[in-house]
Amino acid sequence: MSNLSPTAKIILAFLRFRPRSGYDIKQSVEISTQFFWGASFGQIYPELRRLEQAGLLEVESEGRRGRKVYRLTTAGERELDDWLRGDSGLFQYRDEGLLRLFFSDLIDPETALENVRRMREWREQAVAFFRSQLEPHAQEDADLGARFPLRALEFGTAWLEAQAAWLAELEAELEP
Amino acid sequence: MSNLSPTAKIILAFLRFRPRSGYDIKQSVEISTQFFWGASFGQIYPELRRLEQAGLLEVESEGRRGRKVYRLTTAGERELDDWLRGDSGLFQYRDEGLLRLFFSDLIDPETALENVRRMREWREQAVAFFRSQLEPHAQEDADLGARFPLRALEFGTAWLEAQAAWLAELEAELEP
DNA sequence: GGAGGCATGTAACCGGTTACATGATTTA
DNA sequence: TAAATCATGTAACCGGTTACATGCCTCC
Repeated sequence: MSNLSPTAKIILAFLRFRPRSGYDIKQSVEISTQFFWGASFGQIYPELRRLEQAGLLEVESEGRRGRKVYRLTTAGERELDDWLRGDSGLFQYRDEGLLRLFFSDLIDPETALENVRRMREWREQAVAFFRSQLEPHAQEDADLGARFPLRALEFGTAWLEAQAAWLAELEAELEP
Repeated sequence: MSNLSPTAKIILAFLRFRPRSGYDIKQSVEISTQFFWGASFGQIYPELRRLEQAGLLEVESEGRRGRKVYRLTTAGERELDDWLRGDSGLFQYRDEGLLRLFFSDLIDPETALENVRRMREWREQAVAFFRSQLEPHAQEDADLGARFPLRALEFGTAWLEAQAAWLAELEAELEP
């Protein structure tokens, strides 16, 4: 039964929409899921070979510059479907700013405030990046009938804004 | 200059409040930072030895059952302070439910809705866990004068609640 | 005396980033 | 023709979890 690696999941899913090369997959990740599900070349290329070996992918065509375009096999589609219908829910969150906040009783109030300010600014910048860089692509998908990428993006902006708002309140509280 | 490993940061910081054994540190992590900064025995014990070797820690006492209680040295305090005043801000977020949401155009609406429902429920359970299991300890810290652990916890509950609320809205939109 | 919690520690493995290596093709 | 971009791939290393091994101490 489907025991796909994290990178395999995103590879199969992106290929389901249309055939892609490893390079294409990396780009797709970067303009969409990077924030909550990344994938580097060091993961993608070996994984593509493994998935091909396992019969879940096949090479559709080999183009110039060594470009290899992969597509799903029937077995690959089945595996993807199993995962999409599954209930595995890996959730990881690591936040160094928050760790510093947690220990801010150990430092002077000004430094603590500075940290909170940086946390808020980082979130505001992320939201701005989402809107300017990611939203156009998500909107394009939506126009083509795939609405969930835009929803996922809205989820991301909504909670980062919620974090930013909370941090702004804390700033006000901490200000001298 | 301070180039502490992720686990070193949390070890030094917890030791700053009071000396602890590796076992103690693990417990402290579990009732407080686990959600955004975990540490397993497999990380803690080797790291304690490395930090001792590097002169940032020293063994305060060896008790029964092989218990070794560590405390910070002056050098350790300095390193901790450097980190607390620094601006490094590692931020990692991985969310398999969100990935499935992103690709939900590939599945039937009922399955997609089921996934959203699970995402919301998971967050509600996490918030309930925070309130019942973590808040008492954070409140205790606050009573002893350390207010930031409670603030960090409130930050966590606030944004998980924001996510849950957003997901509830999406559920309403997706319901047939 | 047995169960359960205390306590340290190691080994195997996994997943990830980064840097490096290589070279083809396009564009200025 | 030089620079930028396309494109694949490997190696080194890091950080993390999990499972395992060991044994003491306390309490019932």
